[in-house]
Formats: sequence, structure tokens, C-alpha cells
Amino acid sequence: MDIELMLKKAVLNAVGKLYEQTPDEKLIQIQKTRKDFDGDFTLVVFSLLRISKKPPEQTASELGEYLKDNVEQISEFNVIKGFLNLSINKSFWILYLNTVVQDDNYGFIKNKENPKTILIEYSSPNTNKPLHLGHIRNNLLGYSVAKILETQGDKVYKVNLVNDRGIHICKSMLAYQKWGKGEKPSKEKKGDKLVGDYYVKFDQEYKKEINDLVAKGQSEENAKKNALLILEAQEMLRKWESKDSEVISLWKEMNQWVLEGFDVTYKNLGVDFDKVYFESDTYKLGKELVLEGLEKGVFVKKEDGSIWVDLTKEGLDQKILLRSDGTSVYMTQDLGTAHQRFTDYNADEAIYVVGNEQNYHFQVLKIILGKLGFSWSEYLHHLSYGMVELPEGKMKSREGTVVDADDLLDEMTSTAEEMSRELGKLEGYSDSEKKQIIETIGLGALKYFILKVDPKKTMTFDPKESIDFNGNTGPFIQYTYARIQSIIRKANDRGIELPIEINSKIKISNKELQLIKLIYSYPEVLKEAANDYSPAQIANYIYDLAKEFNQFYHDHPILGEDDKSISEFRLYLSKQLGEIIKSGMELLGINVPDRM
RNA sequence: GGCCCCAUAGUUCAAGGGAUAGAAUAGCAGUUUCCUAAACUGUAGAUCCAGGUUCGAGUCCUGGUGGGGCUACCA
Repeated sequence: MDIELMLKKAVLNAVGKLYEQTPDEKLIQIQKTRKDFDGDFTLVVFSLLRISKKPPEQTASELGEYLKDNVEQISEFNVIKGFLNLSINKSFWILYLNTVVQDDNYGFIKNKENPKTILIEYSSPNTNKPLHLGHIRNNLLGYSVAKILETQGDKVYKVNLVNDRGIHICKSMLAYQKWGKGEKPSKEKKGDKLVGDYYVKFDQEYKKEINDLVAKGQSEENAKKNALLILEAQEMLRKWESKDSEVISLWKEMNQWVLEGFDVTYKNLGVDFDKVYFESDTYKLGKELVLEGLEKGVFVKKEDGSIWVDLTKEGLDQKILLRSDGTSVYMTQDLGTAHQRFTDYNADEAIYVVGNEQNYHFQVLKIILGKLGFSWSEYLHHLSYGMVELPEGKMKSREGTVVDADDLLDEMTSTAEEMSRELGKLEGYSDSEKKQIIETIGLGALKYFILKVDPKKTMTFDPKESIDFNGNTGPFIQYTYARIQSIIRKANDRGIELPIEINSKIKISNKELQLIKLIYSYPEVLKEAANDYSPAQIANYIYDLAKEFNQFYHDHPILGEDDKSISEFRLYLSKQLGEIIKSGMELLGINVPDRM
């Protein structure tokens, strides 16, 4: 029952009858009527003037008359300038609500005929330092987009590619070897934090050495290359590649610490993966693809033996694919893993959740795969999200200006606790219940704060001003849900049983109508969010829904309403709004509490 | 230097080429004998600049200004 499609056809028909010319379907623009005007759907007639050959107002009026007379669901119309506002029978909307109530997963596509297999890679951390706010955005986005895509009936696999090898890993290993004195992870300092500290330590010592060398007369450039520390780190990488047992065992131990640390963060964040790949297993993949490409003449070999792709025709640069010593670079391994993934899962589409600083990399990756003749390169999508910035600019690990993921999570929980206590909300709850509610609220505030922003956009986070709990926030929505559940509990206590169907003849207010129309939009919102890979669209929709509900709640008694049919209708409406809030929040990875 | 992205109330975010640019927060002024006041109501406040395309531009095009990113035989 798609009313918009029906209206479109009716308009097409009406234009044909009135002006004896059938317009291109694209000229029919039907949109939802804006709040401040009367009506449910609006036809913009400007594009039809060429056919009607009459002024906008007249065209709109003529069409309005015709539609009102010929379309059963249209009860009224009004014309403002070139906008024809159509009102749909209220009973239609009530009947619509009836069908929604009976649908368990309202808005989701079920039993899709040819479901796609979609891979989504997110998180992809380096094992040399703990996760920070930027990673949080990545993780929340990846997890949420996966859920959103599933609503469209497709099969989605979440994968993580752990970046566990390379010079940056050797830096923290070397620093640990030199200054670690056998320190082990503890309750006070979990593994990723410990390893991260040595990564910072390396950088400090390295900088000192560079300064010393510069003081002795070397150029800064040379000093960077000649510093003993970096030479030692490079030597360590060579040992790692040649599987030196001592280096490998230290590497394994330290990586394990970090991964265990990450697991705690992931668990607290509530994200997970269907499969975890390690770059140490996959970094050699892709070499063959490059050699194949060389044979086909897609790539070129330079005198020193390094292999390149020339993208100057595409308006880009030359890009190295294999070093002169035959080892792989980032691009090489990404070519390999892309290929492996598409074959492993027989995937139709692959999404990479990676920051926009890598736009160039993914642009190149896609072009190269295309040049190699893989038709699926077209279905490789870089979900490029904006950086999270502090008021003073970008976060920098080495300058200690990062917002640590674990610290932030803890802070959110304690703020939630403080606020709950101040508001006197926690009285009468058991300790475990309190803990659960507080965590749900704190985490909800953080997740919503991040996901409500369009993924593509750079966002600002001010650590000094803690994340809000009032207004357009996660807790506001959670509170609305808890309110609804409270009403439902009370209804149950009073033994109120809902009829199977809502009486479609009752009178409903504008606010109630507005709420039903919002419910009607949900499937469309999900579709758009999936198309755009944008949890923000769901977040903003749910906020709107919650806000409208609170207004409705304020001046419409639900259980206190004397007219039984109306009371039942409002209860139905509230219940359904609760369901959608829950459903939408779940898609954002946010839990909703029954009370708070 | 070259390439890419961004610019909306004091601040953080919205706005499928459509009507009077929405919220939140901070500010000011209000609402609890009534289903949870983490709520609701009122008030004030914004499209970086200059051109262009269009019936219609925050949105599209050109130029400028300001900010960010990429341009590694790092990942």
C-alpha cells in the first residue's frame, strides 16, 4: 500500500485527462507537505506548466479538483502558489496504523528475492596503541551501517583487518625491549595502554636523538635517517620478516596484550565482527596480482626493479606497487585482501569504513582493480568518514591530545550516574539494575552524539564540555521510550486489553495524525539510510519522533482519556512509537531502558 | 605547486533544486494537586564574499577568501 506511488499515478492520469498530454513521470514531484501547511502530500506543479499552458495557481486548482473527485483517499486540497496540497482521509491513516501494529519487524524488508552479500570492513586498528575517539566513530559507524543494511534484506558480514605488522609495531617493541624492564599488563594498565606507552617512549627518544644529531651539525633530514633508534627498528622489521625467533616471540606476546585490551574496549562499545583478518597473514597477498598486471602491461617496472602504476591519464600520480627489494606496500596488500575477500564470500559488494584521509588511496585502489580486469571493483565502496577534531584541531597521539576510548566510556558512565543521582532517579532500584541503567544511558549519550552527525562531515568534540543529556541526545530518546513503557505497564496493571483493531472512525488530532505520518515514513528512512550508509538519518528521524511524542504526551491524556476508543487508539499509537524508537536505536547500536 | 573535501544562529548539528532555512544548547521569561519536569511552552538569534544558471539556490556552475586532508619504496 504505497500511497505516494498511487498519487503519482493519479496525477499522471489527471494531467492526461485535463491537458491531453501525458507527461514524463519525472515531472511529477510529490513530497510530504511541510508542517506549517494543511495537507499530507504536495504536488509541485511548476514542472507541469509547459503542459497545462496555464498559470501555476490555475493548474494546481484544476488538478486538485480533478483529483478530489476521482481519488477516493483524497478528502481535501488547497493551493498556495504553485504547490497543490492534498489531504488524505483520516481513516486511511488509522487503517494504516492497524497494519503497522500487526507487523513484527515494521520497516524491514523480509524474504528479499535476491539478497546481496555485503562485506563491511571497519575498525582496522594498529596494534601499537590504544583506541581513541576517532576509532570510536569508525566502530560505531561500521557496526550501525551493517545493521542498517540488513534491514534491506541483504546478508551482511562484518570483518576487521588488524594491522599487526610493520615498522610502527617494531617501534613499540624496540622501546619495550630497551626500557620495559619486563613490565606486564595489569588491572591498572591493560595491554593496549602498556604497548601504547612504549610507542610514545620510542618517539620521545627518537626525537632526542635527532636533536642531538642536528646539534652536531647534521641536517634534520639526515638525522632522521641516521638515528640509531630508527635503524634498529628497521633491523627489527627485517628480522621479523625473516622470522627471527626472538623477535617473533616478543611480537606475539605484545600483540596478544594489545588484542586483549581491544577486546575489552570492543565489548564495552558493544561492537563485534564475523571475521577478523590479520595483516601478518595477508600482507603478502597481492604480490601475484601485481606481477600478473606487469605481464599484462598494466604496470611498469623501473630500472631499480620497483613496480609502478601510471595514473597520470586519470589525472593522478604514479603509484608504487612493489618495492625494489620485492616487498609489498600498503596498496599491494590491499589489492590482495580485496581480491581474497570477494572470492572468499562470493560477495556482491564490499564497504570499507575508513577515514577520509585515505580518499586518495581508495580512489587508486579501485582504479587499479578495474585495470586488472575485475568487474567487481565497481562494487567496492569507501565509506569515507570525517575526522573527529578537538576545538584546537586534530588529535595527535604523540602530543598526548588524544581522547582515549576507554577513558571516555568511563567518563560517560560516571556522568550518567551523577545526573541520575541528582535527579533522584535511582531510588528504589537494585544495584545491578542501577548499574545497567547508568551504562545504557552513558553509552547511549556517546553513541548518539557521534552517530547523529552525517558520517561524511568532520565533527568537533570538546572534552571540556561533557556530552549533553538533554535536548537532541540519546538520553532524551531513551527517556521517551521509558515513558512509553511506563504507560504500558500501567495499562497492564489496570487490566486494559487492547482490541484487535483500532476503530477507524474516531476523531484524531493534528498531532496524532502527524505521529502516524512519521510512522509511515520509517521504511523510507531505513531505505535512504541504507542507500547513503548514513546512521545519522535514522538518528535524526528518531529524535523527531521522540520530540513529537513528548508534545503529544504533554496535552493528550492516554490512560486518563474518557472515551474508550480514543484511549485505546492513543495506547496503540504510543506502543507503536515505542517499538520504532527501540528498533531505530538498535540500528544505531543503542539500547533503550524500560525505566530510567 | 598539484589534487580532493568543508564553510549555516555565540556553540554543536539539520535542511532529497521548492513554500516563511529547522533543532538543540547557552541567554531571557514561564509550566508540576494530572500517565516519569532527563519533559513541555514562549522569546531572541544564522546561509563566508562576488558573479552566473533557474519560475525558484544554503543546495548547481565560475572566481575569490578562510579551514582541513592527500600528494612516502609508512600502514
